[in-house]
This record gives sequence, C-alpha cells and structure tokens, in this order.
Amino acid sequence: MRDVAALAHVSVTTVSRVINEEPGVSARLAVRVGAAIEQLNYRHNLTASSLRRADGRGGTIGVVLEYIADPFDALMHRAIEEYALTRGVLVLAGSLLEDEARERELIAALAARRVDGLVIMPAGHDQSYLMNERRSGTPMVFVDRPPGFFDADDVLTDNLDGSRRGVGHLLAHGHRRVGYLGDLQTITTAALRHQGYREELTAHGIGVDDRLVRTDVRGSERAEAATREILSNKPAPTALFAGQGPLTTGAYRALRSLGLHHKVALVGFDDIPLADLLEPGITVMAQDPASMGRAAAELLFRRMDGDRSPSVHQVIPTRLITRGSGEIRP
Amino acid sequence: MRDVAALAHVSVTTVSRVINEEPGVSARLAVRVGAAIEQLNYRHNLTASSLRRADGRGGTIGVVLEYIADPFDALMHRAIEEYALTRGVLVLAGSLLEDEARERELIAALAARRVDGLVIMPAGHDQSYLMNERRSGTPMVFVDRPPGFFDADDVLTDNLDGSRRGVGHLLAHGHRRVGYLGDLQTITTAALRHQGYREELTAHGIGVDDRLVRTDVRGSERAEAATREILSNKPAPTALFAGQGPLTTGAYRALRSLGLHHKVALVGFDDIPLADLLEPGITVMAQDPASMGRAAAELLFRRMDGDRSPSVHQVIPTRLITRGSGEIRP
DNA sequence: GAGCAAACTGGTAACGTTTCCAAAGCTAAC
DNA sequence: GTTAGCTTTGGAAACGTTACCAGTTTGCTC
Repeated sequence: MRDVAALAHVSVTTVSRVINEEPGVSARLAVRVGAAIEQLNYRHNLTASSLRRADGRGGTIGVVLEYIADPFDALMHRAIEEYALTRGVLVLAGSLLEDEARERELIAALAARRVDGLVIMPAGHDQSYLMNERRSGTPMVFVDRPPGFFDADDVLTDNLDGSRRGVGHLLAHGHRRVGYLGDLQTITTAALRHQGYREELTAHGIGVDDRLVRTDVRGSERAEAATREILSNKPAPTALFAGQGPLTTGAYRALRSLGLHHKVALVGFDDIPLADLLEPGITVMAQDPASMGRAAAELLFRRMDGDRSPSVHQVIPTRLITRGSGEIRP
Repeated sequence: MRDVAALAHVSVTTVSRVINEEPGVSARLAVRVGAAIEQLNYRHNLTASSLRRADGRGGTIGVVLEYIADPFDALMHRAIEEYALTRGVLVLAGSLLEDEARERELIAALAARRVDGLVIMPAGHDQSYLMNERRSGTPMVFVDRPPGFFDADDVLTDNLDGSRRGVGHLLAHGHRRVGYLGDLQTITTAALRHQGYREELTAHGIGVDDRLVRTDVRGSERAEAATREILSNKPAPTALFAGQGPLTTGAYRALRSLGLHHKVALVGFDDIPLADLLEPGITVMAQDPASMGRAAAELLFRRMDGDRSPSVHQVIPTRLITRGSGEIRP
C-alpha cells in the first residue's frame, strides 16, 4: 500500500480511502491511485484491515454443522453461503460428527480467527461455554438444534408437529400397528420426533407397543437390521415411521428384501433424493434446509448489523410429500 | 495479551512464547502465564498473529467448487476439510455455478483474506489471471478440471477412460446403437466423456450416429426431454450412456415414463445415491470424490510445507458398478 | 478582495501480534 | 574470582491497514 501511495504520489491514507470507496477524494487522485494499484497489482489485505478497523469486521463468518457432506447440511451450508455472498462475506465451515469436544475446539478455532458471526448446529447440550463469545459481542444463530443452558436465536424444524403429522398420515390410512425407528435419543431432534410418534398414537387412543420401537439406531445398515426385528413381531406392524433419512432408506431396503415394500406402509422424516423414482416412491415429511439456512443467515446478518432485540426462535414447518409408500393400506 | 502479561508479571514476549509453545521459557513462568490466560479467558488472535508472523500463515485455506451442495462437490469438500483439520487448518469454501466472473471474484476475495493455499475446481478455461498469486507463492491445486494457460498441480478423474469403459460395457452386452447425453461441451470433463463415447464406438467399428447424441444438455429435466427425442429415432437406440449424474436420472425418468426401463440399457457417469434401490438399479462409472479431495489436500499441504518440485498431475480411476440397467441386452 | 465554510489531503498513532536483539541470570571451568 | 557460554527474559520495532486530527485548498457570498 505504501508502494501504491508512492507511485501515485499520494498518502497511504488516500489510498485507503480509495480502496474503501470513502467519499471525499477527488476523481483525479482516485484515478491515479487506481492506476497505481493496477500497475503494481496490489492486493488489499483484509486481515490487516480488520485488525485496525473500528468494527473489527473481517468479512468472514463461521458455520458449524454436523456433517458437511450430508445433503441436509450441504443445502443449508449452500443457502448460508449464497446469502453471505450478497454481503461480501465468506464462509468458514466445519463438521462436528456428534463430537462434543470437537464442537468446542472448532468454535475456539473460529473465534481465534475472529469471525464476524457464527451459525451453529450443536453436537452437545450445553453451550454455556459460549458465554464469553456472546459477551464479547459475537453474533450467533443456532440451526436445526436449540442451544442448551444458553439463550440465543435459533431456526428449527417443527420436529414434533412433523412427526405427529407423519404418523397421523399413516393412522388416517387405517394403520393401528405402526413401528418406529429413531436416531440417538440424546439428539434433540430425534427425541422430539420420537415424542411426536408417541403423542400421535396416544391422541388416537392407540397404546404404544415398545416392541415396535427402536431408538438410538445409527445409520442405514443398522436401521435395516432393526426393521427386520420390528417386523418379526407377531402381530407384525402394518406401517413404519422412520425418524431420519438414512433410517428411512434402511427400512426401505429391509422391506424390499423381504418383499414387503408394497405391503407395509412407510413414512420417513426428511426428504431423500430420488425417492420419487422408487417403486413405490417414499412418502416423507420433508424438511426445508435451504429455507432454514437462509433464515439463519438473515437473522445472523441482522444481528451483525446491530439488532439487539430479544432472541428470535424461528420454526420452519415440514411438508408432507406423498409418493406411494405412505398410502399403502393395511 | 498485554493484560495477560501484566497479570502474570511477565512481558508480552513471554506470553507469545507460551502461546506458541516455543522452547526456552521456564516452567514457573509458563504456569503463571497459563493461569493468567485462564483467568482473563484470553483468546489468541490468529488474525494479528498471521500479520506479523514470518511465514504469514493464518491457518486457513480456500476451496472453490462448482456447487457446494452437489453430492460430488460436498464429498470432496468434506475430504479436504477432514485432512485440513489434522493440520489445524480451517476451510473457506465457495460455489462458482459455472460463472467465470465469479471465479475471479471469489479467488480475489480469498486472496484478500490471505489464505495459505487454494483448491480450485475452475469454471473458466483461462487461469492465467492466477499468475500473480502463483508468483507471490500461494500454493494451489486444481481438482476435477485442469487449469488453462497455467501450470499447476491437478487431481482429475480419468474421464476419457471411464467413458470408454462405460460405453464398452454396453457394447460388450451386444448393443450397437448407443445414445449419448452430455453436459456443456465447454466443460472439460463433459468434452472428454463425449470424446470417450465416440472413440469407443469407433474402436469397435461402429459409426457415430449424431441423431443419437445430445450435448450441452443441462440438468435432469432437459435430459428427460432429450432422452425422449433420442428414443424417437428409427431405429431407436437400444442403450444410453449419460455423461453426468443429473443426466442419468433424467434419462432414467424418461425410460420409466415410457415403460422402457427394462428394455433399454443405461449406464451413467458418476454415482447416484440410492441408485441400487431402483428397479433396475442404475449401472454407473463411479467417480471417487473423497479420494480426489484427500489427494488434493495432501498435495496442497505438501506444497505449503515447501515442496517446490515440478507440477504433479494425478489421475483417479473410475469404477464400474453394475446394478442391472447396464446389463440389459438388446 | 476578504472572509468563511466546505471539500480535500496527509501525518501519525494505533490494532494485537511476532521477531529481533540485547540484557540479565546462572552454571561450570579455569 | 573471573570469564565464557548457555538459558531465560524483556523492550521495541514491525506486519499492513484504518482512525483521528490537523492542515491546505477550493468555492462561494457579500
């Protein structure tokens, strides 16, 4: 920058003003500075800039997700990136893989880089360690899962409602014995979906048969095995509700291999790519990761712009997509 | 940091030494500094650190992809993130959406943040604008597509070979009229796959019938329409080769709706989630985005560690996965 | 043509670190 | 008891930028 100033015969202050498009610099000098920048192909150093800058902004936010390559997380990531780009902000992203220690490490790493804001899909249940960041004024928004022991904005799927409506859809088609597959109960979303399943059955005067329920099932393969176990009950369930994408595909695989995919109904929570091409197609309660990501980004940037109003808790509804598997009658 | 130094009754230099775990600071002082850091819950500022630091490293790399939410790109991104994490490095990622202008903007934005290295899946064909970054010593690795007018490391899929083997698989099953769907010819990978198709046919003494070939097809829906057109030829092709994931699903949709999915063979380039659950399953030439991402990351970090040897050009082979659709005989 | 405000320009001190160099303390050998 | 050499410590400059304040020029009014 000093070189640019020297070449353009101006002060570094003026160069800084030109670069930041501040008003009050004559066109004549601006052109001269521009030419010098071009000639030396000078690259502005945002790192140094943010160090001195009054607001300390470095044009970067941090996004902490469960697993970046998961379609749900990836769509959310993309929505955030897209919104951030309109504000000239770049995104640092990382995966947690349900590891609580990693959550703290990754957020510490982001804090060390002085990100302007954070979007967090937490792995643990206690985010009180974030008090310091919060106190020092770092804006943050939680997505998909709410923070624990900590007050902050969040954007969540309506898990309870979605689960109830999904199970209700099966009941409306005449089912009375509905099996359930769910992820780790320690994951808030999984617990809520499980709760929705139980509530909806109870609301219809149907007792929950725990032999038809498998929680803490991780991944597609174990879901396949669990499904076989559930189906081996006598009398067997006539329908299944799967509380997560991979569990849905696992259940579908089990049904297929048993030749029951046209006999036993299936509804899954969270949409699945290509689910419409299957025979039957898989009926799901679709989440809307793109909307969630956009909502989280909007909220975050509003906070970054100085909004200090009380915490906002945004709930994104699910959408029933009927494709066949959920409309099979007993 | 000054506060920490004051509280521990040492100089800032000593604090810096403790933080960076430099040798030559007595245990007594180290403990005192550690306690002060704890008490004030001081957070190291990597931004300022990298500004002064001799090597200028900020612990951040940039990753530029076509579309972050695409499964292929997301898996690659994840592989890079995973490797980077072992080195304490975070990843800034962005999507280009085939926009050449955006490529330059995004890379400029990353350069302004002084990333330690770059992984690039280029949208344009001329990367000579990167000369300056290269000259200033920023390590960079290209993935999936080679750089144009510019020498650099790259990690590519063996597109020509994969395409030839895919088409060869169809020919081995007795097909002589094989249709082709491809993405924009301006995209290097698409052009190579198209070339592979033609070469393989020619090698088997089969002339290319251009009525069976549709290039520059973008997206699943247009692929579906294009497939119908190809199939309307007389005599109709008995097999199809689709040069990209979305084109494969589009072709499959068309075959399904025409009731031909058990009659006309289909092989796609790039794997598709849940392709095994379809009836018939879709045979593909699978790419290996995770390996590519890891290879790119390894290469990049080797360069960042000071390796100045000549450019490396790594080629990752494809893998044939037979699932039924590609084994249909004419 | 004088006076005054507005517009423009520049010098210098920060921002929070690390690096460099010098000083102080200690040990061991003569 | 002195000196040499090592280890430990600290002071101050520097990294590339922006903020602050002061200085200069310009344009306008009377």
